[in-house]
Amino acid sequence: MPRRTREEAAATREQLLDAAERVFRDRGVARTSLAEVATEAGVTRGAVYWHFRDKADLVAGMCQRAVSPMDAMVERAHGAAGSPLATLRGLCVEALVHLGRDRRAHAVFEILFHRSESGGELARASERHEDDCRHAKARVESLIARAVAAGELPGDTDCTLATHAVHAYVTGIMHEWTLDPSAYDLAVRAAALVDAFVAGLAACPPRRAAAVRSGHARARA
Amino acid sequence: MPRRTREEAAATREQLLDAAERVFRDRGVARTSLAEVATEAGVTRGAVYWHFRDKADLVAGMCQRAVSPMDAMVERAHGAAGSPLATLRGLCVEALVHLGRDRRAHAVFEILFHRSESGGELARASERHEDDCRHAKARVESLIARAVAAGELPGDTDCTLATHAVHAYVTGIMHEWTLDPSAYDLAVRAAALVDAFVAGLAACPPRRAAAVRSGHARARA
DNA sequence: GAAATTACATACATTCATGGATGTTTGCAA
DNA sequence: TTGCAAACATCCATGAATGTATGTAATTTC
Repeated sequence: MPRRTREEAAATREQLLDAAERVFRDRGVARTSLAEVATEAGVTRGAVYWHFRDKADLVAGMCQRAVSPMDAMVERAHGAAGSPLATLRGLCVEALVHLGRDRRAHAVFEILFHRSESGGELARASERHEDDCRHAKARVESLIARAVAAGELPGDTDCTLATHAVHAYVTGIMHEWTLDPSAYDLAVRAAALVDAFVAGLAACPPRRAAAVRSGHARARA
Repeated sequence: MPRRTREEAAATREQLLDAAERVFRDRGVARTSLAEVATEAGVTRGAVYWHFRDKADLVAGMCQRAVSPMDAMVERAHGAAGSPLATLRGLCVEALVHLGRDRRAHAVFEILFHRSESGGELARASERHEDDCRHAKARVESLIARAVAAGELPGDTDCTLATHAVHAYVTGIMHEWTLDPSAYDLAVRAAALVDAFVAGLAACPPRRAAAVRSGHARARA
């Protein structure tokens, strides 16, 4: 079948991304050839190499299509007014609920966490993903700083480390839940999971190292 | 060089595992051939195939050598007397400190998280690893249940979900820290990170699904 | 309505990892 | 001392994946 119309070409591109999600999730990125992706999509390798430069480009396209909704969440949270801590809580819950409900997000995050390796040929895709993560973390740190300024968190909260903690927790939940989605219903339990952590943040957050003007005894042994 | 003595053979086995750690971390598991591992270790592929059945067996050996100290921590914590919650806290901190200090643990966890994909040829290794994880989670759930029994956590705490939360948090910290170890000193900050979460667990843990009719008042401890 | 280009399919050359077979010393036991 | 097997090294055949080059029909564009 040579030369379809523009819309048909866009459709085959989507089919290729859909096929990539299925095959990569089932067999892993490195272990599956582009020929398998093509046959799964009902086309030949020619179509793959027409739409994507190589496997890394295909993976990048797959990621972008799945991650963009989450990026939008982060941006909305960053622009939101009201309690920063409540906004942060809502953002975390929203992201986890989305992962628990959206089939595409589920597949792609499973691939990113468990069925692919960064570096090597996927360097471009993984670096782009890490850039997105850094951007999201900067937004989260801004939220936490605003929470400190609003008195929702202690004044000597270490905002950077708290950001790492939040990100690690949400990422860890995604990482582990995609490993066994049958363990619990993520969309239902997301709020409870996030609330436990936010309560801990508010009650006992990591503090900035007060090494400067402390007359206190050092915590060393 | 044929036929070394027993101890020399054991030494080359260790050299192979060391080389695997370096090469897999630098280039990823799937993208590196066993020939690269061999030359990195100063031997040929013959030695690799003598000591290990295939790449999956090599990875499994590498994992076992690095994970066994953490397994020992879990077992010690499981057998410990005293406050269950304090024991859990100590276990999490100890594991993170170990990751932050031990070079081998650092390399292998970086490989497991970011430089390998489960399934496929590494099915045996990854299944074994997941078995270990399940075992560790069972130990943690036992600790949390004891904390509930001791009154350190609310009576209607959902122990299973709390276990998932603890595991997700610790795993998430490992996952993210290995991505950028220069972000902070894990061994120094581990206690603060864990304390924030344990405080949240104690203050606002996930509760067992109250399975009540809607419109009813919230349950409490 | 021709020309130019798109959207693929097909064929091909090259590279490269794998695993098994085989060779070759040497440590160790009888 | 012989004999066997351990501990590798070397060689080879196979297959598979990649990227490119080319073919081709339909579709825009002018």
